[in-house]
Amino acid sequence: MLSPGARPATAKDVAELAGVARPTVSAVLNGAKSGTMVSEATRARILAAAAELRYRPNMAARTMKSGKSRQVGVLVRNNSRVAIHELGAHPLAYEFILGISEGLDEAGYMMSFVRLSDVDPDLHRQNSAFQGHLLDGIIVVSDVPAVADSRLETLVPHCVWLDSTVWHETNCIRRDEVHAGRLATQKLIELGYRDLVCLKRPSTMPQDGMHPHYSSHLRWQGIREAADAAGVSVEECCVDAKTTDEELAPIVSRLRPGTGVLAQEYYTAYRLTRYLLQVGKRPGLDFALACCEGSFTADSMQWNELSHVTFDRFTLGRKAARMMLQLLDNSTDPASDCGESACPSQAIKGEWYAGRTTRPRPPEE
Amino acid sequence: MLSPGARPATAKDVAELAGVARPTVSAVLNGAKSGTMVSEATRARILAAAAELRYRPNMAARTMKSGKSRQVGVLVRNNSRVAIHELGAHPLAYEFILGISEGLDEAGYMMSFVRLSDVDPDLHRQNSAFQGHLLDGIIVVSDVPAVADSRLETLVPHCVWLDSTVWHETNCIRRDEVHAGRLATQKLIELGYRDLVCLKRPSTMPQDGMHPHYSSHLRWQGIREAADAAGVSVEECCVDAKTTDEELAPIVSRLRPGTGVLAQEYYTAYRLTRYLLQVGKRPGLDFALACCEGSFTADSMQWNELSHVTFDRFTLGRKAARMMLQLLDNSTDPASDCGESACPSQAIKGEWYAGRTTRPRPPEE
DNA sequence: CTGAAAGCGCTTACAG
DNA sequence: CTGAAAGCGCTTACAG
Repeated sequence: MLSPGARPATAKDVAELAGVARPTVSAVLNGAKSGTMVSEATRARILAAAAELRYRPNMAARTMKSGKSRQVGVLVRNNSRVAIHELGAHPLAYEFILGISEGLDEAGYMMSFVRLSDVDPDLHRQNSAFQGHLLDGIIVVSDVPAVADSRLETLVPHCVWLDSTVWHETNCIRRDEVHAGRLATQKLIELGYRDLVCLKRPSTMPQDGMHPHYSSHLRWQGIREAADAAGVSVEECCVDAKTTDEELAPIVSRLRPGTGVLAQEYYTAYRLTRYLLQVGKRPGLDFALACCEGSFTADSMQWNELSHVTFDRFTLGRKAARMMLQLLDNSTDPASDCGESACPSQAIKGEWYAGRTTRPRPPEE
Repeated sequence: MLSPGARPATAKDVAELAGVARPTVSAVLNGAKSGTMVSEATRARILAAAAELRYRPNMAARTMKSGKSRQVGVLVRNNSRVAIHELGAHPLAYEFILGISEGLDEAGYMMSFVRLSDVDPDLHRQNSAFQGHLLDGIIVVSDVPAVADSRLETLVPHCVWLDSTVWHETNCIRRDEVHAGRLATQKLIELGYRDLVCLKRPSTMPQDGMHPHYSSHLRWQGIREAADAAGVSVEECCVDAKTTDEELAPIVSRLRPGTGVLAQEYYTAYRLTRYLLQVGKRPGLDFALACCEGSFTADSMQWNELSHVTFDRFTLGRKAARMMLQLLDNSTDPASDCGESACPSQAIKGEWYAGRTTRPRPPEE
């Protein structure tokens, strides 16, 4: 609670205490270069008054005047809890969000969290964020229902897509998934593995009006490219979160010390490992295991033994924030004001993290 | 981009199109009960005009008028990446946040994300959210540097603490950690385990001006209570994320089928399990393993075999949101307006999730 | 039932 | 160098 009866101080209060007019306060507090227009003495008096009254300018008023809220939204799928689990979009999104937050923070922007319901993707009705002209821009994280994409641009001045199936020439940032698949495969091959097994999700079918997720397809493409280039074939197995122990048994029993397993998704590697715990088979010793993805959370906290291609989602989030900031700058710039602001899209390459699940292939016995 | 040259429609535009005065538009659009004051015909004309112009009221103006932004902040520690890993506060916070978001959404509130730097916990300077009088309230998630606690209440009208070391009579929500420790221990004892090992963090020391985390202490208290009540002793072992395989080896080799292991923290159980993978020892078969915590993310996505006490952070987040909404309602209510609004604090009990790592104790051989 | 007026706090020209 | 005025878009009394 604020101290009783304490109405927050306004610019008017500051002006009166300092014995000047309101606009002078504005001039001083809004970074007018010192030395111009306002005398040093007045300047000092105003600063002192503002400090004494703990003056904080009212953002709402400022927003109304300028038409800019200095607030950017982050749009994530409405995490009805079922969807979270099934799509695995969950803790990973947070990595992006933290990066975005940091990027925006540095420029003095606030970040609002906007959820989009799968059930009723009517942005207009659903969310006060869109109703209020309150967002200078929005960053779409991962996938939202396809319906939303088209509408978004009519509701908010600027959009950036991060890690989304939406892929335009401009304003998009995503991981380079083909490269990820290729990289993981090359590493296994370099280590001497020529018996490759790829664990992929069962063919992704569009759900709930979502685009099918692109990553699986692209990773597989990269895997194929690398394998073909080395003249190695890859066996495909379907594994996802719902795969039962019984279904895993034949796959696991087929693994030998010369086998290199490529898990396309992180949770696939997890699913496999949980089963390994039951049967006492050791990744890295009894076979090699490489994964095409992995967030830094998982790396450090949970499973830093797993060899994988790592994408720094935090950094990706920061890049998205910087892209948004640039769009906002451009549109302020009177030169290019005619709604034409855009940044070229970026595909970010992952890096190889050599854990303990990929040792050089042991010699044949 | 909005359609070229399209300035968003204002209430004035709507009034002109409908042929009425501005205030009439306000009256109709702000839920004045139909039938009163404004004729049905006028009413219909205004609604039609608003729809045609895609009118969305300007939140900034509304905020300025009312002094209420209908925006609530969520304060999380500034996740400098090192801190994330070490404290493990990371993906779990997101669960809370999602719950908070849902709770606020239902009442038409927006949620802003506010990060607090460990390095410079000067809320005032640091964050535009605090500068702008833009937040009707703030929900502090988990722990923030102690310095911040005291200042917070001078910067924002209402605070709620969620899962924090801050614990007042009012406006706090946290897990009942004593109960969690007791519950996990009771379950192991019920299953016949009387050789108990507790894996706890090395004695928590305050870092970076943080309060020492309360959960470890309280869980241990609950464990002791349950063990004492059953006349069983508990051996303590220190394990955290940094514990090496060499340090784990003696602990693990001591485990027998009659041993019940209590992991106080989730990542402790993980750390242990990663080592088990290397040596082929199976939790649930070669010994019993129970954990005092576990979020639903982890449960469903990653390791649903682990027996543990589960706290639904999503629901806790919703409760925090509801508490905040109630504070806001109270302070609108003219009757109790004098800054006195408060809700009684709540300690939420977790539930037992019986996974596959706690089977009935096998008979002695 | 409807309209003219004042004001929320700020900033941006424009006069002195 | 400083002050009086107008206006951002909305709402809330208060007259008609």
